[in-house]
Amino acid sequence: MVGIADVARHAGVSTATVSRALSGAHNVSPATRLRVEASAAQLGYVVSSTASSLASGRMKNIGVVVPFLNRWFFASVVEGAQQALQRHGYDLTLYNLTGGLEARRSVFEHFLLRQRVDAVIAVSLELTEHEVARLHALDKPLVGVGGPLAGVPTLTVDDLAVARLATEHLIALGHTRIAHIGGDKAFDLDFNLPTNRRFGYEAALAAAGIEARREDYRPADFTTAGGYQAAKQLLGRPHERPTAIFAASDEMAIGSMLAARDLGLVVPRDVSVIGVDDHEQAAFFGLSTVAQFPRQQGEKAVEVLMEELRPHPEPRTGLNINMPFELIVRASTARPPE
Amino acid sequence: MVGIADVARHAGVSTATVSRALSGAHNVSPATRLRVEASAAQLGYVVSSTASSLASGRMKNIGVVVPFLNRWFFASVVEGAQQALQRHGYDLTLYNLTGGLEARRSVFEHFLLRQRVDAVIAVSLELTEHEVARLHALDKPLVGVGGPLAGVPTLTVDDLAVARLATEHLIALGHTRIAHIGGDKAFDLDFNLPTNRRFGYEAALAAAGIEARREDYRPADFTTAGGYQAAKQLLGRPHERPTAIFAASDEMAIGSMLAARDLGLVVPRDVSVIGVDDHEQAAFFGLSTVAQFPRQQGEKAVEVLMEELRPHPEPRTGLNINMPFELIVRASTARPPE
DNA sequence: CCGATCACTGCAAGCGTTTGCAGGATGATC
DNA sequence: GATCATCCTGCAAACGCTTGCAGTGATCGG
Repeated sequence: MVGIADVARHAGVSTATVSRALSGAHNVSPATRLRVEASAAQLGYVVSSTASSLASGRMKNIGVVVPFLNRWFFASVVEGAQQALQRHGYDLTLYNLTGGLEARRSVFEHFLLRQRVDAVIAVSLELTEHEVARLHALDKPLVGVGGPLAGVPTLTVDDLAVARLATEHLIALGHTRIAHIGGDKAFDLDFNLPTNRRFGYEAALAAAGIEARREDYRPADFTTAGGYQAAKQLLGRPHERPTAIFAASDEMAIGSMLAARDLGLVVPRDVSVIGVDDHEQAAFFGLSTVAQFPRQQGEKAVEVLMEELRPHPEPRTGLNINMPFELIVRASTARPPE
Repeated sequence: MVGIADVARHAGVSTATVSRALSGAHNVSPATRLRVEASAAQLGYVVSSTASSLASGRMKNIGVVVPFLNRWFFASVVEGAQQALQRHGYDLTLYNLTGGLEARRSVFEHFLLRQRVDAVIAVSLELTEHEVARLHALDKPLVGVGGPLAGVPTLTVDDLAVARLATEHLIALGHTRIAHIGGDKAFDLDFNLPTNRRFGYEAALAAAGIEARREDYRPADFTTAGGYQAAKQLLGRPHERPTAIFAASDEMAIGSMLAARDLGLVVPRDVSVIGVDDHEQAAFFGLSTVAQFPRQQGEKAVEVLMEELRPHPEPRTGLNINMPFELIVRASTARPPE
């Protein structure tokens, strides 16, 4: 192993100077810096992060906690965060809560506490007060993505507005009988997201003077299969059939389109469908949707964190940052049948 | 911060003993161990991983490198690995190569070298000799998932056999005109996987005395959309139409099913479709497929690594481990039309 | 021309564990 | 009862960096 001492010797300076030169401190003469950098490069020296961390207290490492990885949304957030971190020279260590309560406990009682991360990004996670406290105790910055977290800076899309936008799009097309496939109550990993989207949907209807019928709402589990089932039920009643469906996720929306087809209905002639996410398959299915941009959310979370990590000049700033979303109209929505 | 010294004082022993007791060394009396553990728990002590790493040279951390995260297969492998690692008390730090060559270089020339990981798992990555050498130089164990890697223990499914199995299934049903949607040549992130699957397909045909027609092969990009396009072409010729399609991935197979429908064909009456992966959507679409088990691959990779990490009694063992796969017959395959 | 200021650089004390070595008990052996 | 192995435990030296502090010339203002 080539250590800092080797570089120091090779460059004819002290290890202190090497350290400073390589970490970009300002109090090193340009000539020395150049010499040191050359030596380091020549010897293939890379600073030992453990030693550096121990001495400095900085880990150059961020913990990212996700409920699971296996879904497009989460994977995209993580991917975005990873790339942003890499640009900043940070590592990303991944904590996954798929393992159940046991795993969750061990993450919060153990893994996150062993001084390995400078900060934590929690994605779509409803943290308990105790968990937040645990992290605050270390005073490691914590930022959330997706859903307000008490006392924690968080990036969210305004789910209410998203749902309203989608619903208004259908209303503007002339639909008056609009069904909604929302989140299952049990599926509460994501905050009150399902609830918020439902509220947005109802708000839009109300604003247009349309009554929200109870039988036009179906909960599902955010999967294609779940959306399919729900849509089958919604569209199965020939006379009482809604002319449009707003699904709280693209996966469910795609399921709905397939259900419609299987019922002999043509989208969008007989029924319009709109989702949320702009899932990678949405374009393929010609699905209208309200896009959110998970990669960007990951990147933005990192930015916020980097700011938070900077030697605090002022106390921390705004606690809640709204992320953009955008209506994308494709082929799955149109005027209702006459 | 509560350090090891606090625990030592509280338990009335030396820090050395605390360290040994907590790390499960065998030379601590049961009574002492209990006392130490109690003190540690009471004080909420968690060992500082940096200090521990610096002193011991063990990081309790594994680097996992993936080409991208955004695909079901990779996300699943990572998820499996993550959970297995967590059980072993290891962290997982994630390196993503989506960022292009620049990112790739920085990962291999910098991130992996700074003594932060004990070992590396490379998923579906074709490493250059130089990259492998770089890692070997640190003599960090390295295991690959998916595709043989020169001189590196690797977990693979036998792609040739997988393809043969799928094709044989179609042949056994009576099909003689079987098309194949394979991997695009440009899409070479995954080893020669596309090529191997094609060979398996051709081998099965040959073994059954069926000639493989060039026009029955179409390359695509492993997406649903790509599969859709390819299938449209394959099925677009009324007379020359194949009665079955073997797609090299479930995404492409699903695209094929949708293409068939749009052409007015009924699956499996008019055309059978089979894929590879057992993607999470496969069951929903009733897609027959050859399953591989990415989560398990991730877990197994960790096991192999843990073995490799154990103080080498013997030189390393077998270099290539074959992972299981399995034919799953659903509704998308049947006898060909009369 | 002198003291003050400034820009660099080196010295050495940590950072919080782990672990080889040695010492003290205790028990086993003859 | 002496000898020796065995089992625990403590001492203190690493581990490889960072950084406060002090020291050295050089530069500058008066």
